[in-house]
Amino acid sequence: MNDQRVKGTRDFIQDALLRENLIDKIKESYSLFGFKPIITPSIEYLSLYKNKAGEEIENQLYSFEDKKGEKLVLRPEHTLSKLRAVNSLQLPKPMKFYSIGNVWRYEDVSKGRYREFIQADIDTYGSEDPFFDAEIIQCIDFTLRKIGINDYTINISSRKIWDEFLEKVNLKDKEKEILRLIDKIDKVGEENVKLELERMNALSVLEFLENKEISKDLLKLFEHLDKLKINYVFNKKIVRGLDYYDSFVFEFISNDLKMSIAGGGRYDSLSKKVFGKELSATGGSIGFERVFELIKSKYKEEFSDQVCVISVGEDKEAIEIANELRLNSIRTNLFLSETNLSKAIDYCNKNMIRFAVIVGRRELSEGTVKLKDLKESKEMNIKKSELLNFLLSK
RNA sequence: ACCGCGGUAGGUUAAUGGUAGACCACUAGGCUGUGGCCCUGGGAGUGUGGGUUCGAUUCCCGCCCGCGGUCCCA
Repeated sequence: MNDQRVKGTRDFIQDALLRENLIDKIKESYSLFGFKPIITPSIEYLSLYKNKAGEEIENQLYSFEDKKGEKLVLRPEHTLSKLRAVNSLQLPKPMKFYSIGNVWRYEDVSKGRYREFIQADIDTYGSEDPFFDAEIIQCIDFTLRKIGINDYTINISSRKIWDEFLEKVNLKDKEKEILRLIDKIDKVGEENVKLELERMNALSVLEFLENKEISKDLLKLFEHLDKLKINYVFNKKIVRGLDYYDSFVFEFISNDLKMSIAGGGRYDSLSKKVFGKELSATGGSIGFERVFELIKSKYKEEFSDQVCVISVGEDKEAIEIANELRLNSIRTNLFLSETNLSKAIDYCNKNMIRFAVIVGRRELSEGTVKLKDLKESKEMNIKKSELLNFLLSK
């Protein structure tokens, strides 16, 4: 009864190492582009999000009152926390930060959608130069390739195109609704969307979709992407659900999942709207959970480089050897003589530990220990003094 | 949020309105000299609360969790 997990949360045991490795790789890759870590609180005032998105937003947040009666939320994203933190900084522009951590949303749960999940963002603040927009895309492209994902299409569009168009045809007041429909075209089919648009008296939207003319803000971005040798497609149907984007937007769509695995865009007016201070910003994030699922299906457990020292009646010596290995950063397990040898070796097998070092009288009398390589199914006697260097070289 | 389906040890599953059983895994010993073994034991389960019943894991209802779909998705 008390052993049930909260809806939409998960325990990671078998997958924990793989997740940690993935996070490390993403951080490393973001760092290679000059992004620095920023860590912001997991809890924020509810009003922060209400200012940004209105009263209804509370339904989608994990909100609660603290003991003082203060209305708080578990952060549903990193964007606003980062923006607040960065707003007051006096650092050389542009300021480039990454953040990887848990976020929470009180939403319906289904396959691939959880209430607690990881978001991995990069953002560049304080510059309107489209080069930095291109850099965001380049960095995400680089990172995905680095973690072994390369079967996707980069789709790019701009909210400005739609703003200008809808202004021109007097549909600005229905912008939210229209963009939502555009976003759904590939999912529900053009016919269904057409019916809806007809009802709204907005059929001109479909004609506009056909028109491939590129706006000025995108032209500059595309030039940079070409220089960086990034492949992309211009796709007006990409609008992103978020209303805070106000310029270019992008999505990386996985070719086999047919789903978005990364996305982002420019949001120059958000800071002014929420904090009353001008700060241009552009950013993107990798959908960690989807990427994780993609990686996981390819992943096979292999022998780790761990070592297991097994004593056969020579505990004192075995302890010394194990400690020496640990001091040299070799990950080492230790079994003393109470565990019989075949069980200790079985343990190594089941835990994919590659090397077993058997410390017994026979070997010690010759100044050696026995080294078993469980992966290669080989064993050899090796001088105690050479053991460390041998293992370090593996 | 709504509709549909489901839930038996850690995992896979069997059975029944009347004693919940198996395999894998775990654990102890056999076992102080060698591999995904072997032998003998052991712990551990009907998601949860209520109802019907002499008796419910089985039938009924609420809730929880999961899966699929619709809505939504910063």
